[in-house]
Amino acid sequence: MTTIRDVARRAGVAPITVSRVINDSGYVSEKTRQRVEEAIAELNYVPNALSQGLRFNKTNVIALVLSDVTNPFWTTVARGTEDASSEENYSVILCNTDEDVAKQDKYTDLLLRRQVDGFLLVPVSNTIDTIRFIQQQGVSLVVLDRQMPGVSVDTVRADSEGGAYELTRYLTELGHRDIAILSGPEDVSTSTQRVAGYQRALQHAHLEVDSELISFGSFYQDSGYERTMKLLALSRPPTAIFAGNNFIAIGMMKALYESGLRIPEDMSVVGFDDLPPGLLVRPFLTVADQPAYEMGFRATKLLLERIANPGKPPHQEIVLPTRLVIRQSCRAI
Amino acid sequence: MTTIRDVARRAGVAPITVSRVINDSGYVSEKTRQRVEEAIAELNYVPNALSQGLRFNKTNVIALVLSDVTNPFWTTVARGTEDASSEENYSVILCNTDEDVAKQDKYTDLLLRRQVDGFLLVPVSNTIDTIRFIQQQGVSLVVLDRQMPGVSVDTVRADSEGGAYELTRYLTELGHRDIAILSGPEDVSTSTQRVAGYQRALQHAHLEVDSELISFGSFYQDSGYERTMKLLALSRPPTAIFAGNNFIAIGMMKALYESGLRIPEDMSVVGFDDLPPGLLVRPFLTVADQPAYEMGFRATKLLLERIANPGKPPHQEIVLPTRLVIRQSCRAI
DNA sequence: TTACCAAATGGTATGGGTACCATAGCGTTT
DNA sequence: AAACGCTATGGTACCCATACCATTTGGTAA
Repeated sequence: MTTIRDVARRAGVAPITVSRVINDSGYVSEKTRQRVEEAIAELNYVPNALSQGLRFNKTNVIALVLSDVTNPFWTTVARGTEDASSEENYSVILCNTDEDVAKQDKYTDLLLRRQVDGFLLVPVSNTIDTIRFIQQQGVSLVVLDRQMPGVSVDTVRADSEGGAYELTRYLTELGHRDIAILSGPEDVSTSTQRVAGYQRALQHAHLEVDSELISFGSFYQDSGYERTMKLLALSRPPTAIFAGNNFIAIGMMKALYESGLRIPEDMSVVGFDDLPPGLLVRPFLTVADQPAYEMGFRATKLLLERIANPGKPPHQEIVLPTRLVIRQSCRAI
Repeated sequence: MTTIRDVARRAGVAPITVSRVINDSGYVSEKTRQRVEEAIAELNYVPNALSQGLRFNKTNVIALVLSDVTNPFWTTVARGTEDASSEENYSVILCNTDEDVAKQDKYTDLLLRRQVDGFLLVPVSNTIDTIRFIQQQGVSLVVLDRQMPGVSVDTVRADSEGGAYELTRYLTELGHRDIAILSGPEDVSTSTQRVAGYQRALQHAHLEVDSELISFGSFYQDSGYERTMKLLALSRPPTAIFAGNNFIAIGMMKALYESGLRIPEDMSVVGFDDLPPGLLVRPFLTVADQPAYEMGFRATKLLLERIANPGKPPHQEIVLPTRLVIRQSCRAI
């Protein structure tokens, strides 16, 4: 490998002078600068960011720890993160936890060793300890998507309660009285907040909350499929179903399709999270769209700001509004 | 920050002894080991991977440079990469080039500085120089998805020619004689190879190749949409269309839908790349499915092997077969 | 008892780059 | 001519962990 010393020897100067040229700091005469730059070009010298990182105590690397990039929602968040960080010459290390505490722990340790300058974390449920540990190590941290009660931490998330309220309100105004919700895991804030918004809308419409119509489960398709089948088997099935995320919505629609029920003629449906616009020929599902790209982008900008100014103003919680996108998946009753 | 010296002081030993405990190397008495481990726990010591990397000349980080994670094909590749590398305690830095040479150059430089142990690269078209530069810096490299003539380099890709042949063959056997292909950019190997497979199938069926039915363009939806519209405006439009990738297929289907043409009654269509199974309620498009996850996984394993054994056996080219998935988007003629 | 060896531990240099301080040349001010 | 300050450059120590060599202790073989 070519080092700064090789370049220095070739240019006939001291290593520190090469360093000055590279970083454009301090005094270097035009003649020397040229000689050094020639030497750099001739030797194809590439500065070693490890030793710079060691010296400066700064790596310009941040970690993005989320459940699964395969979900287009997270993909989009990841893209926002990448764009925001590359603007400031930061690199992103991507890690998938699959909602598994062990994986999250493993990655946290690995990333701390790597001296990442900051964490963007979508915490696995009930892992406040991880957050505390990162904070205690003095590494900047922004929590994404989920609210973590019990710790003071910067957070960027979407307004699950509000979005769910709007969606449900839309259904009640169409005349629906029996509305089911297929939410996510009970220990994830986004799940409970979506149920809370749903309940508030029902109350607003003076409808009773029927616990049979509320369910929690995983955020994956199978769960949407199975729970929809159960709903259809009820003595009095709902006239509308609210899917707690995009995957649940897919499972739900599959179940309806297989049961021979048409949307919206036989069942009105709405969902949280849009599916990526590129992927459907004809999007028809009415949804509360979360600004995924913006979420990634803003969380990253906030993180980089925290890294740049480690002085501790109070932690922020940025709640981004969702957007009600009305399409053709609901009918009036 | 807590360093190995702090731990050593606390445990009353020399730093090197702590190092031995951490890495489980050399002789350490049971008593000392315990004292050191206690000190580590008490101080929440986390070893600094930067200095280890500097010392060992190894970072356990690889780079994944692709065009855009937002495309589900690449998302899946990325997931394969992440899984394969985390198995061996490697981390992945993800970069999107958007097929832009300047971005690729910028990232290459940045990643070389960061002393990544290897590159997984989906090269922007006509950028052999980038590949040469990385190789010349002595960093392991595996090219993904695309064939780069003119350099000797490890490559993992899918069999575009073969997949295109199968798809086209399927259409000719259904009786189609006027088959159009909407390929990707002319300077990307996957595009030309798909056209080549298409042509071979036509020749096999003793059909003439009509250059009016062959087009190159971007891999994005708009391009698929526009070129489909042009095809429909021909005096003698095709009876079947072959979309060169998943996004082109979406654009194509949108154009057909807006033109009031039904699939497969009025137009038979096939595509390269499947859409992620999770994202469609009812997949109906007949496709040549590329093993995206496996591609990422195997390319990563190959890269890690190269990193572990820098001895240079001849470069490999691994060509993964595509899988013809027949659904309901074509009719016999 | 001496010689020798394994076990246990530590001192110092090293990896690549830079902060800090030192030095020297040269022009300007008084 | 002395004093000062700016420009230009270099020496040394340090960031953190570890390779290498050295040293000490205790035990076993001759």
